[in-house]
Parts: sequence; C-alpha cells; structure tokens
Amino acid sequence: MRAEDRRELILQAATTVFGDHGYDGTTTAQVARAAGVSQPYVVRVFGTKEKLFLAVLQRALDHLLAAFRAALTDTVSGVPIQRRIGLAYIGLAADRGLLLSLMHGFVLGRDPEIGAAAREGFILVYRFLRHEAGFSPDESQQFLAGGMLINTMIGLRMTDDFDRDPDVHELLTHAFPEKIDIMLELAKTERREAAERAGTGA
Amino acid sequence: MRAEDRRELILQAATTVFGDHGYDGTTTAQVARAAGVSQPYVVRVFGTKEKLFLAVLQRALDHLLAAFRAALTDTVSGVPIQRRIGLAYIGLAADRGLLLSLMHGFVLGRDPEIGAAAREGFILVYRFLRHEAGFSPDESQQFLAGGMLINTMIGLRMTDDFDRDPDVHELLTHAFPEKIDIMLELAKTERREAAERAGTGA
DNA sequence: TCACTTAGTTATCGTCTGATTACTTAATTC
DNA sequence: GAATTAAGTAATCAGACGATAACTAAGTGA
Repeated sequence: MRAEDRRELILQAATTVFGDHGYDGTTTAQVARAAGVSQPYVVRVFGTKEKLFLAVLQRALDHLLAAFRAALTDTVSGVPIQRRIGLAYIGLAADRGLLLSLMHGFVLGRDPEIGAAAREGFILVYRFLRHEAGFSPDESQQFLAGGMLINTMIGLRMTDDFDRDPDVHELLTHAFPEKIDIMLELAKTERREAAERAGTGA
Repeated sequence: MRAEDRRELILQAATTVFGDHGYDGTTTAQVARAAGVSQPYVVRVFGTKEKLFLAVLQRALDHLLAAFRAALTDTVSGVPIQRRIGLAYIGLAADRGLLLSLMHGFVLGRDPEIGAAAREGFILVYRFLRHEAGFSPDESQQFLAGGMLINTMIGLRMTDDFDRDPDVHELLTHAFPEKIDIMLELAKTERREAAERAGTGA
C-alpha cells in the first residue's frame, strides 16, 4: 500500500483511539493495533506520538471547516444557515473520535505544543463563524457553547442512559437539535462494535 | 499533621495537577511534590491513582453543588436566580483545576470507573438545575452549554490571548457573563505563579 | 517507661511505553 | 538482471511510573 494511504489509515485509527482515551491515555501500540500495522511503524511515519496527535487535531479541524464551508455553500435548501452549520457539526460525530480528539486537545491547553495548536484551531473556527458564516458575536458564542455541550455529552457516553433516565432523555433531546436519532444510532453501532471487539478477545 | 488535613491538602494539590495534565498525564509523584509529601504516601492515603482522581472529582462536585445551593439560598440580592448561579459557577474557577478536573473526567466517559462517576456527577447537576433551581429544560441546557464553553476557554488558556487577538477579546467578553475581569485576574496570578515555579527550578 | 498507634519516609521492583536499530521483502529503475 | 528505493517488521532498550515493603520518629495512654 502507498505510504500516503497507510498514513491516512493510521490517522483514522488514531482519531478513534485518542478520542476514547485522550492523548496521554493512548499508546502508540493501541493505535498500531487499531490500524493493523506494527508499533514502530506508527512512530516512524509520524516521528513522535505528539506529532501524531497534532496530525489528528489538524485532520479533525480540516474536516470540520470543510463540512462547515460545504454547509455554507449549499444554498439550495431553504434551511437557515445557523441550522445548516449546526447539522453539519453533528454530522461530524459520524467520524468516531473526531470531536472527542479535538476536545481532548482543548483541555490540554497548558501543553506548549498541543495547547498552541488547539488554541489556534478554536480561534480559526470562531473566525469562520464571525467572518465567513456571518454569525453575530452572540450567535457564535451560543453555537460554540452548544458544540461544547454536545462534545461533553459524547465524551460522557450520555446516550447510553437515554432510555434509562428520564432526566437524561430530556437533556439530550434539548442538547441535540433534532438529530438525536442519528446520535442514538451511532451510539448503538459503536456499542455493538465494542462488544464484538471484546468478544474476539481484542 | 492530622491525616485528614493532609488528605485535604493532597486533594487540593491533586486538583490543580490533574486540571493541568489530565488523569493519564498526571503522575502520583507530581501530586506528591505539589503537596509536599512523598510519592508513596499519596498512594497509601488513596489506595490507587484512580481512587485519588475519583476523590478529586467527588470533591469538585461537592464544592460545585454547595456553591449552587448557597447561590440559591441567598435571596437577599435582587439578582435573578439564573445570574446568581452563573456567577457562582464562575466563582469556582478560583479553585484552580476544579472545573478542569471535572472536564477531564467528562471526556473519559469510556473508562468504566471514571466514566460512571463523571456521568452520575453531570446528571446530578442537571437534576439540581431542573428540580431544585427551577430551571426549564431550555434554561438548563443553555446554562450547561455556557458552562462547558467556559471550561473549554479555561482549558485552552484563552485568556492569555485576550489582549493579543481582537476575535479572542470579543469571544471572551461574550462567553463570560460580566465576570471577565475576574477571570483575567485569575489567569494573571496563575501565570505569575507558574513563572515563579519555573524560576526556582521546580 | 513501656507498649502501641499515627504519620510519614527511603529503597526498590515489575511493568509499560516511546523510541531506535537492524533486518526483510517487494516494486521500480537503469 | 543488478541496483536502488519504498514499505514495512522483529527485537530490543532506557526511562518512567504505580505500587509494595520495610523502616522510623513522634505522640499518647495505662
């Protein structure tokens, strides 16, 4: 396989593993296993574990902004821009670990390298909302706040309690703008995959 | 010193260290150094590093709910309850690492022990808002969303760029309800303390 | 004062982890 | 078809980390 394709494969695997366990909680061996390559190869392709995580963050940000710009350009639908971008954001959850890897980066702002990258990435998103999407400061703030709540809900695996706890049910239906069914479906397949992995002794 | 007092001292130190580096990024030796005790003693008092982190989360949640209930009881001021609790939340930022340790717990929802504790803690806060503070579902959702954005801003050390970037300036003034001056002051003293620690070679 | 508890420390160990080195195998080029 | 490059793997290492064990010093009560 071409090195470039293998690199993207490793990045995808790393995104889900980092999303689950965070930067420090993830080992390069876990990423390698998820990507189907040897541990030294992961290190060799990206240099260091830190550079691998920075590449994951960059990829996540690229995907995020691409999805937002696509939602901005897609003027055919009569849906207002705020909702279109909101739906685009939730659509990113289909790429498992993407939003959570970003979140892990956000809470490591103290780190010299990771913190700087995460900060710049966040500011870039804000600039998009304000200067490309035409959001007001208040709209931008509310959009980002809702996004952070969604990330937290995903991180907490709140969807697992959707049917078990009426308060969770209520909170989730208010947190996810009309896309709660998609989130529940994603969570279900994810749980099934996890069960399969556990079953095969991985 | 009494073991109970020493335990609280270690918990405070652990809160700031976990807040800075997360669960996996923190070593028991770092916590011990910050608390002024030996590394094995930290382990002996709490059993394991995981139990120490769970104790940090529990303490953070206790402080948070206590602050909220105090804001609820304090009916003398003519300030509406939403704002009172909002200000109480920002006041928690004075306890360095408290909100960030919670945030680190939130994004580790996959972990069997930590995830369960973080999930239950979050639900407890939602229940308080809905059934004690009398918030509507929408008010609760918006409050939590704003809280998660604030946590993210703190995690990203966004306040460092307050004077350097007009977009950051705008974002922060909209994210922090009128308490931005306090946040900037906290960030400044924190940077000074960090510089002192670096200066003494710690 | 002697036995006992409380509050710690020093020394050490086994395991895990990121990284390095050296080797292999399959294309591709000349 | 020999030489070179690309795409990997197996073996291994040095450092760090959580945890354990063994020891010590300072109260404290009978």
